[in-house]
Amino acid sequence: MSGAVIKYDLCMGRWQPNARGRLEQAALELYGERGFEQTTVAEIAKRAGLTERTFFRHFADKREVLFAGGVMLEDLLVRAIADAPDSTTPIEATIAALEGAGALLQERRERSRQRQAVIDANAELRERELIKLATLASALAGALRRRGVTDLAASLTAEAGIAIFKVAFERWIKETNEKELPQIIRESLDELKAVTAGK
Amino acid sequence: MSGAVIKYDLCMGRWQPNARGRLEQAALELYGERGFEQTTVAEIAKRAGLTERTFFRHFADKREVLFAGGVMLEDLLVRAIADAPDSTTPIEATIAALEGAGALLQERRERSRQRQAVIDANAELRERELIKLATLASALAGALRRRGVTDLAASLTAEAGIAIFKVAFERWIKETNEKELPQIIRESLDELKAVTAGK
DNA sequence: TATGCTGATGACAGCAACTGACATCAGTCC
DNA sequence: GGACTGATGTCAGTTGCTGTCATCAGCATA
Repeated sequence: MSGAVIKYDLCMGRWQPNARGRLEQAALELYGERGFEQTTVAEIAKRAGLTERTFFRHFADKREVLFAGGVMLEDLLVRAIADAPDSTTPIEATIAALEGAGALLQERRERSRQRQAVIDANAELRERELIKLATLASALAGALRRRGVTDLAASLTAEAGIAIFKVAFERWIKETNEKELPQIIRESLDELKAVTAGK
Repeated sequence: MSGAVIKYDLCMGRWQPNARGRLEQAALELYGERGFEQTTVAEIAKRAGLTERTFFRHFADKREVLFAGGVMLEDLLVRAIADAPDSTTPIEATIAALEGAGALLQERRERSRQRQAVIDANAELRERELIKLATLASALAGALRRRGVTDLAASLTAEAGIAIFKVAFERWIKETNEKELPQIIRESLDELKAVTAGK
């Protein structure tokens, strides 16, 4: 489990490659082993064979190391919405994009569980997760506006989409059966439709 | 305003009353004057005539001083949902509760604007605001479940309600005309209904 | 080959957020 | 009057985070 401190290897350049990835790995391990607050940045850096100062060159703060990967997801969603056929309704384009992202996550179910367990165990990490989701909602709304959707409708559709994703993701993580994330997302949309229709 | 440090007054007990309120006031002023990050806790405490250590006895961290009042709002909303007639649908009970809260905020429009300007100017404060809203959503979902609403429907209704509130509040803060918050909330619900219906 | 630039890292000092431990002392209860 | 309580002060310490300067492999270019 890579508790070992990595040292220079004279054969390959001045430094070990992928410093950023090593920091991410070390942080996820340590946060999982002893908790977020009980882990110091110095310890993460040491396990990655680097110094504390270098950690903060790669990540803005101690939390960000768990969320830096989210940029890819945002790109994916925005592109999916942009590429949807013109005839697609805003809510349908949004949900289709989320189903696509859900399919990706479906392939890394165990890692998602591990990461989410770390996040759920700490209030500061939950805060960071929420702002990432809010940023995502903003990006989705922007993508919708670029399709000609009005401001209000774009914001509400994006927020509703994120709400659906949150609820669906939580159920997916919690459930023991093997229902797949994209399917849960679709079911959640149907439920939201029923609920807003006044039921 | 009130840059003066408050001193003991031999006529009235050992300490000035309402230490907590003085800290809240001093913090809002300083955050507004020079920004959240540029304000130290020691400065807030000094303006309130107290010490840094005492600040942390009243508030868990430097941000919480802006959000401690939110507990009242949560109580109000939960009670409103609990007290709604049995025949009221979940979404209607939720929106009615939010309209009630909106009416309260309507009376302090300027203070709301001031507070929101401080929050919007800082990412850490936005994080804290989001987790407060998420907590509120949880509380709403709980209140709905106690009315016999199923888990999934309760979560989605609560999340949708909060999404509506976020969007409506933002428009209310931003707009120069005098449209009232409860009305904007109602309009936003109608828009969400249109959007989820597939439009 | 020499020279200089760049980019990732280390080393170190320092600030400010937050915590734990103990002291102080007005008011209150018995 | 003596014990107790509760809000506050004081002080030392940990840790997240930043600024600054030094180091040095690799690369380009003369």
